[in-house]
Amino acid sequence: MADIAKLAKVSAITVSRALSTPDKVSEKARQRIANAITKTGYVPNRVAGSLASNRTRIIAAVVPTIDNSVYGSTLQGLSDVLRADGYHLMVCNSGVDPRGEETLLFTLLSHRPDGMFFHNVLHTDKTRRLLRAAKIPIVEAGDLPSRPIDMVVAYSNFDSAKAMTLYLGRKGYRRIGFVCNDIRTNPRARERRRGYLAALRALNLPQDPRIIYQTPLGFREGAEALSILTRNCPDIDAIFFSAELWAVGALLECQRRGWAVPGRIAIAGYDDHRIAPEVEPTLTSARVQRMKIGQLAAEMLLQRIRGEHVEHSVVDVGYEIFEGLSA
Amino acid sequence: MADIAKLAKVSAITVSRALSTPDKVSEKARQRIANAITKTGYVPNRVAGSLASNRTRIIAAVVPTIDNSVYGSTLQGLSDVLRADGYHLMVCNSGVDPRGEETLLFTLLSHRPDGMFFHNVLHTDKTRRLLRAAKIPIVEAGDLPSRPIDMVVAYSNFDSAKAMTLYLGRKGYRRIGFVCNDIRTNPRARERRRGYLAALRALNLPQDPRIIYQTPLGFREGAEALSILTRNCPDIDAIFFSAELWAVGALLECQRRGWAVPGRIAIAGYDDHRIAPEVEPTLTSARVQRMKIGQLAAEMLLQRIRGEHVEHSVVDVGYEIFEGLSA
DNA sequence: CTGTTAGCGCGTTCAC
DNA sequence: GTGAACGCGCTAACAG
Repeated sequence: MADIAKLAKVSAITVSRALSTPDKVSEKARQRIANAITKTGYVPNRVAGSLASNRTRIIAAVVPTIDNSVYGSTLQGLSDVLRADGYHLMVCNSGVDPRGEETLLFTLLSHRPDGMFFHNVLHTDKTRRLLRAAKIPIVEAGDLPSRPIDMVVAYSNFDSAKAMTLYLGRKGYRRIGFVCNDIRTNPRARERRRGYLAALRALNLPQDPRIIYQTPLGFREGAEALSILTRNCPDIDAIFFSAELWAVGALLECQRRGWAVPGRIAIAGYDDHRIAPEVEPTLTSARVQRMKIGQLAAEMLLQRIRGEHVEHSVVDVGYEIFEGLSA
Repeated sequence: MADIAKLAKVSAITVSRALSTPDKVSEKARQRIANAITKTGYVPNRVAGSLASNRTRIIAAVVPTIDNSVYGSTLQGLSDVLRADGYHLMVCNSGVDPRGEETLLFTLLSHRPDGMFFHNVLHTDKTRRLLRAAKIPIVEAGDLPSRPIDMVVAYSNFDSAKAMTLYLGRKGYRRIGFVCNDIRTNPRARERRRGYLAALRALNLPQDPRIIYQTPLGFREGAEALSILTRNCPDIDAIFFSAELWAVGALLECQRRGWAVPGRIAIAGYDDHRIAPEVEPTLTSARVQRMKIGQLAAEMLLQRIRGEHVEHSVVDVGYEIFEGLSA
């Protein structure tokens, strides 16, 4: 930078200003500086800048896995909005080990991000303490946490699952099955199951363990769940699959069996990002706008970084019950 | 850090060593330092460390889009290997605008990453100059570039597409259609199309523009392509979709129509990450190990950062023709 | 609009 | 095994 300053016959600070706040530098100086920069191929050193200004222009994001289009959409939303403001995304997956999360967070914070995003309802107490001490804006997503650390952009897994189940009840289905992830390890599955059960109570329907099923994510698993639930309880008339893949897998299985959907059995899903819109019949499902979660989170982080007041620090992006033809 | 030093009754430099090279510090000092750190909740400042040591422990990765499970897998592979060595990933999508890439690169380099990964065959001359001047290890992926900047971990889009087409020819198909991305903006699509055409020549089959089709990625687009190609040329007996989504979309469309696959028409794909394994019939496709690309790239970057010699700086991870039941 | 001064919090280098 | 001095490249704060 000293070189640039010398070449442009100004001081270092003027070069600095020309780069970050160009309108505070005279036209001519800016011109000479720009020339010097292109001539020398100078690339500013943001590490030094960050140390001096105490701002890195980095946002750290922690998602369960990077390799999953649901989180991919959210990351894309984050990245798009952040980049427009000159911020970049440092991405990590949390994995399953909760001890790992603390070490991870420690090294992440050592990079002094200006803000953080978590697609997790966290967190050990130590994690919470670290985050509080960091004094940076934080957005949690994934569910509406009971005890938010800071800001939240989420949707209610409970409400959406309850609404989907109520919808099935209103449509006249009386034996409604439910499929979700392992509730011991997946808090979102837990919430969706709670929503399902609450709806059953509201509908005055009995809760039947033979048609409540936990299984890993996958098409095949959806087809299997369909087999098992219909065998366990032959008069089952609807199944709410709390993820897109299962629902589509089950639909395909129905096609193979020649079962009419919803004639023989009604099928409802959760999320319909990529595959659901393409199947026949169109999937009735609880939709969540994943990319919007990322965009909103980024906007809120940027507002807080700029020192602006954030009107609503807990945002519910909600859900939509898409009324397809499958239920 | 000064606080820690005072608390542990050592100098700052000893604290620094205890953190980065613990074996160069006496057991007792290390113990006192560790205590002081947990007591105060100190988190080291890697920004300052980076400025002093000229190493950030950041790797920057540029992929076409984050929101795509294919690149997601590669990013996951990168992230996994890097994190084991204390490195983190800064992720960007390049978008379509080539001018945008230069600005992006400029700001990325200003963060002084210790290495870079591109899932692109790049690059304007200015881009190449910037990268060369940065003097950091670089891995390109996505295709085997004719003029590598530095290291490469890739697969040949040409070879794999040619092999897939030849496989279809060997299976007896004679009117083989082809679907790819816009060849003006997507170099990988260009290469795959070249491979397809080369195979047709080798098979002595005519090249028929009515059954070569470009379309954006998506299930629906795959179904549409199936409609269009079969309408354009009713005796078409196979289609090679050069991406998973199209192939699966077309399979689903065949199911809707009650067409036997491969009885009425054979279908082949490219990649089969998430969806293809679940469809019926199993998808014949050209498989590329996306996660491995990320892992290898990370290992090569780390080796070079450590100053080690990298045996093979251009690695071809190859492809596999998976012989499913759809063709 | 521009410049001067004084750090930011570490790691390198060299000495002990 | 430990420490002192110095500087990494930039920007905040203040002055002009």
